[in-house]
Amino acid sequence: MRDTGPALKDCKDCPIRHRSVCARCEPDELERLEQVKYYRTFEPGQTILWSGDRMEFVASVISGVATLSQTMEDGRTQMVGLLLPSDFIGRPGRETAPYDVTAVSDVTLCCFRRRPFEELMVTTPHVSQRLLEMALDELDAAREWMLLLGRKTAREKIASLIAIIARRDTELKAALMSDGELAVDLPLTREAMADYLGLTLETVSRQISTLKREGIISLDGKRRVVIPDFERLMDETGDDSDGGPIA
Amino acid sequence: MRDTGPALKDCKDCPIRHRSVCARCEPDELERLEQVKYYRTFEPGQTILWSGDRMEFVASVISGVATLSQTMEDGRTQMVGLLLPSDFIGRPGRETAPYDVTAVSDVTLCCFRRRPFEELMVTTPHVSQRLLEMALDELDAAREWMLLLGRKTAREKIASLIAIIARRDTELKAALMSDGELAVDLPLTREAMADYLGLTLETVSRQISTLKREGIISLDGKRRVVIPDFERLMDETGDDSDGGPIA
DNA sequence: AACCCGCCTTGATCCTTGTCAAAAGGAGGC
DNA sequence: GCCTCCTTTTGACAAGGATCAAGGCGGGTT
Repeated sequence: MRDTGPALKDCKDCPIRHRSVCARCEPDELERLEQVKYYRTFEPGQTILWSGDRMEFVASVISGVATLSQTMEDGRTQMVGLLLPSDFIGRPGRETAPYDVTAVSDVTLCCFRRRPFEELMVTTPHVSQRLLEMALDELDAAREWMLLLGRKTAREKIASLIAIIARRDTELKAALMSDGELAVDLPLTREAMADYLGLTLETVSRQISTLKREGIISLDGKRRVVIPDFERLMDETGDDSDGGPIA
Repeated sequence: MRDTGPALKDCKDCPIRHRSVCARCEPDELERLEQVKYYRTFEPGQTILWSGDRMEFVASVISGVATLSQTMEDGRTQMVGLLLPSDFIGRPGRETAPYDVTAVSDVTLCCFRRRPFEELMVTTPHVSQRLLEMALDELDAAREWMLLLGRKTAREKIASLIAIIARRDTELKAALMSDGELAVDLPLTREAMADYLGLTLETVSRQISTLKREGIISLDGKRRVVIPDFERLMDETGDDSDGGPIA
């Protein structure tokens, strides 16, 4: 077990306080949550939950990136969720995990023991309200993802993934570089990207190379992508041009 | 406008009373809902909502089948939701529809004017509780669907679709025929199946023909599928064998 | 520095599925 | 009954992505 890093005891100082399940909580509700919470950390590659495991807790991602994925008997795997800070893990009322949850980077979770959390939900309407919002947002994201998986070309898939991460990134920290250039860290390996996109890792690699060759992106190391012209990248995603600005 | 069919005025007689958003409602909550509800019917092929439309109502599907779908600029379309009786349309707090909603068969909706429904949600916890459950169920379904879209072969996709519909069908009415044979009505055209599965309609047709040729299914007309051995169909879906029984 | 291991890139080839085209089956209207 | 329109089936061919197979790069260790 690692150090949990900077002291994270107090919900008031929590970096995801205003975006997580507890975002709508009143001070007294927060206090009750605080009594059943504890922190856990995971290293890159470590499995947080195996599909079928009994779930002892639900949790919020505080920092790092984790994935939700499904694996078929013959080993084909599909990522079905990408968990970033403030995202929620687990479903109240569910005994066993339906998917594998894996840490991609160093991950810190704010865990709540499941039983107390469930009981608490009945009396703290602001938690279930926020959970409903988050579930509906995730459902929208899942439906976008379905369009990507079912109908987009490999090239469009890659462009979409980079755009999605760029957008999620800029929502928090401004990742803007000088003169409107945008730099994004891909938190995923080529293989994880392939699992996200329903492709093979070779195809991912080839498409990234092609986009690079055409000057739509450039690479700074293997994982850092520089986007000179975001509009131009968007043109390659297959999405409507009015798909919302980056900032 | 058509006749709404048999009198559906009273929530107590509603065929989806125990599965829809209002499933958990107490008599007094039901009464308040009843005051803002009205019925609407749609014919096969008719559009219930266009993506981008202002949404005046949210609704429960009472009877019939509708689809949620997304279309790209060049016409590629992906179905992202299949709405059966008791399913909910709309999202509280959302102004405009994010997807096209289309009636596949004759559809009857129980609509609630959006504003009153939203206000009502604050005071009727059993509605938002149920909505959360339903959203989380849909999210699970969406994630299964993502595995299908991203990783399954055309053959597995077809077998999965038939299995899904068979399972959903048998949940309500027993569609069992003599000696354990199972007969299912596919409520979708080949094109709609293709949009569901991320395939072309030609591939759908070919795979159905192949499954028929191999005796895994047989057709009774174009739309009715007879499944002599459900286990054998399941073997073709690529899912774990312990994926739950049909009944 | 040399080595190793994991991750990534690139090439050659194959195969599944998409595309284009034509014709067959079915339902409804005249 | 026959015609028309729509859905479905089937065929021939093309192409996008998968598969199989080498190598290359980079970071960490000894």
